[in-house]
Amino acid sequence: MEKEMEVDNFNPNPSKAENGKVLVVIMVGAPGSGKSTFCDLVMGASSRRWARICQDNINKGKAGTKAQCISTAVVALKDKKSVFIDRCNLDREQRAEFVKLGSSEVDVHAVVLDLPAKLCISRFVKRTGHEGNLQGGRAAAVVNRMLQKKELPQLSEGFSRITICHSESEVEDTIITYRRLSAEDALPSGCFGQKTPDAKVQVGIMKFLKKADPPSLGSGSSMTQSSFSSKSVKESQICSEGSKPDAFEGASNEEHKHHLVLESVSDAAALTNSKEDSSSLDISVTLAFPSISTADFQFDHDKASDIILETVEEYSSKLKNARLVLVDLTHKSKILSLVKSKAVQRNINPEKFSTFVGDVTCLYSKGGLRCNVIANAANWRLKPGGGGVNAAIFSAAGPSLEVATKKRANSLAPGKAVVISVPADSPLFIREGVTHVIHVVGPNMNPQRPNCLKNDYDEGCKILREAYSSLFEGFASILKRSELQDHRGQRNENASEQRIKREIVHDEERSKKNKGLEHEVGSGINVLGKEKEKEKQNKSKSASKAWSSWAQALYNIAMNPEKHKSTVIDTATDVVVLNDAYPKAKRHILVLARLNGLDGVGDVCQEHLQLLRTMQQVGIKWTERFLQEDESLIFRLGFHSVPSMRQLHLHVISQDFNSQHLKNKKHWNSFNTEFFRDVVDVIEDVEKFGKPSIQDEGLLSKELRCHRSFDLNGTQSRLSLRKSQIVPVFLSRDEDAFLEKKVGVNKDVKVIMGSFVYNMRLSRWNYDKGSFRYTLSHQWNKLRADKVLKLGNIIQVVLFRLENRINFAILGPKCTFILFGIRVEDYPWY
DNA sequence: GTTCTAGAAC
DNA sequence: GTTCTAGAAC
Repeated sequence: MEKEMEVDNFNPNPSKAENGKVLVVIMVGAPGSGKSTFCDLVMGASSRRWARICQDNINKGKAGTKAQCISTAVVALKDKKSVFIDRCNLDREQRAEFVKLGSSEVDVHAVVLDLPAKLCISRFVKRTGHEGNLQGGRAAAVVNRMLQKKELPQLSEGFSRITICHSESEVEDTIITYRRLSAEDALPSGCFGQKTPDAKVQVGIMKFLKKADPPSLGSGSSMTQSSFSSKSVKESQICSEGSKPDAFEGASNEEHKHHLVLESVSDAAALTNSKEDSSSLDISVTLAFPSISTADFQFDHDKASDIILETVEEYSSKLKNARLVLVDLTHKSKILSLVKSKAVQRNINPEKFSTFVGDVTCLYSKGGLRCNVIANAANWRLKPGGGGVNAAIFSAAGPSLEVATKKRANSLAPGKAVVISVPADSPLFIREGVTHVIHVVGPNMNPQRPNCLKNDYDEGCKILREAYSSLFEGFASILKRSELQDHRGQRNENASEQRIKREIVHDEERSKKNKGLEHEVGSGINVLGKEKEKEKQNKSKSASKAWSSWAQALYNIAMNPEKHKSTVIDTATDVVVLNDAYPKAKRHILVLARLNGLDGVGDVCQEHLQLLRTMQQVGIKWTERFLQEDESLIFRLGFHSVPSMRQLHLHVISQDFNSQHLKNKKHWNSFNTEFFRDVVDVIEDVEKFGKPSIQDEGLLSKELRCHRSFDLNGTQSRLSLRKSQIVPVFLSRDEDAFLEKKVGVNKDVKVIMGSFVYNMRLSRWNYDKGSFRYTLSHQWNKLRADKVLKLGNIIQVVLFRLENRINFAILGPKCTFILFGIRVEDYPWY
């Protein structure tokens, strides 16, 4: 169907083309962004002679090389044809050789299809007959991975014109632009990429962004028409600047990503504001916030709207380069219209404050509004769920926000706010460009919810005012620290974690359960300070022997093994071995260090290296013994980051986790998150850095996650599958009901993992506190998944959610396939 | 009503 | 470390 090179000769008089310049149009976009469609649509109605050069099929219909693309392009250009370079071209290096095709007769353009990743993924997956033939999860992985490499083209690379499309309507506009380009026409040079005014962009926000000419659009239906008129094309494309500053040249991908985020805001400011802003920082930052307390907490709207405007007025003078946007979901929003009309009455500067209708979790991807910071109407526990904005934000942000939040605070009182740096892996950051979430808790007037003020509006108004003040103070603190610039260089996980720790907390409330380890309040405690404090605390803990009596049991055994002959199974000079009193798996023993004063892995340093190696060797010796009895077992050897019991002890535990003593989330997570530090890693850390890295207890309350699942990249977790391996799977009640009904227990199923199918037996063997654990015992034969899928016996595909992962169950007359392990946020249709 | 979590006691 | 319980969340 697709030819090596597609040429359309719509122009009956090709000689005309020789008068104008030919073009090399380099398409830039992820798989599924619509590059080929773009080319087809332009070529299908253009009077110019075009060639589409597509690496996917350049080699006699098969994927070819970059060199083949270039030589084909050279031939086409000699023939005075303009060419589309239809490949991803996401980074500068990929584009460089095609840019070189430019000359005095050949202009080089870039067309960037910068559409939401979700859209690309879903198109990519739905595309039939694509060479890669990728499964959903793999497609998501591929697209996401490629997008991470994205570097926006710059004029300095050698382009005479760059057009960036952020939405489908912008793509349509650009198609029209290129369609209308006859052989003798030329398009203006420059970088074009400001948001197109389409129906999704509201008039209010266009004014807010100081866009001179807000489109007079009706409801959605008129959008297509207006955006298809050539007039709107020209008007909508606003040249941002002739050339980009070179500050980002050679910068990392992360920097580029961030550059993108900032760009549109500063461009928007530059549009009409250049005089005022030229002297100040040209970074404008936007905070989007929902109305606090007026939804579920039933706070009076009239009173709330006054408070919003009062605090906005108060802070807008303090927030120099920043904008505030009140967001609500619908045009019908009472609070939004109240605030809107009162803002006009109060003559509030619309450049500083505006209202916006949209979902606060996808302001950029769906509403075209770039917001660096969003506020969350949180609950006092700072937990996901509960519905409304809170549920939406946590869900959109993915689990990492919850972890990051947990690290900062366990609870928040009404009227207070806490600033959280959005982790770099969160879709909120990647997709929406949101760098911070500020949780804020407002007063509650709803008797169905905790801390109800029972209509006490004196107190209520006070707290609501305080809540907005805390929110704006938090926002101000972000601005003050130039945090946004910080992000450019530091967007890796460690840095973001460190930043989280550095950030200001506004009267954050710490739970007391942290054993006094983390009682710092207020702001400005840096990482070092905190670590030192922690160290000190740990030391004082050991020095003052602050361990409870029950926590001393292992210490007592280590000091006097001869007194505990019934429990000790092995003794050496440096170590003692015993069965764990509450084994969490078929085999679970402890290798105890006998050295006095070495309480936990946090106390380990270089001088203990030999001891660690001894502990490891003894552990391995025991696993070998266990394996002789049961070769299906798999072991991990490691330490709990924060042990409950005194005296360094190495867990040697089989990975079946088949035990009546494994009863709760903490148990599971203590062995199946980073909280569990493998002894090999601990030794390596000590060798390299002098001490091991320790993880936070916050990991223990993370959601349950199957330790056998595959990660996004399709790579298997660290342990390989072995014969008859047991795979625990955690299911909610609904999912359990689903499996019970659709599959049944003690049934043989085929489970797809990565690209392989495993025959497994599904059996339910334990239940506790809402979690059902199934085992999938692996039967040691695997088939290529694509082959099995071609058998044609699939009659139904069911999606179900398992913890934070999306799973397929493909139900056929003779078999059931279950594919698990696609992260919710990466799954385009869920 | 059921489920989940934090906190206290041991 | 475990067990128990109250109270909040759902």
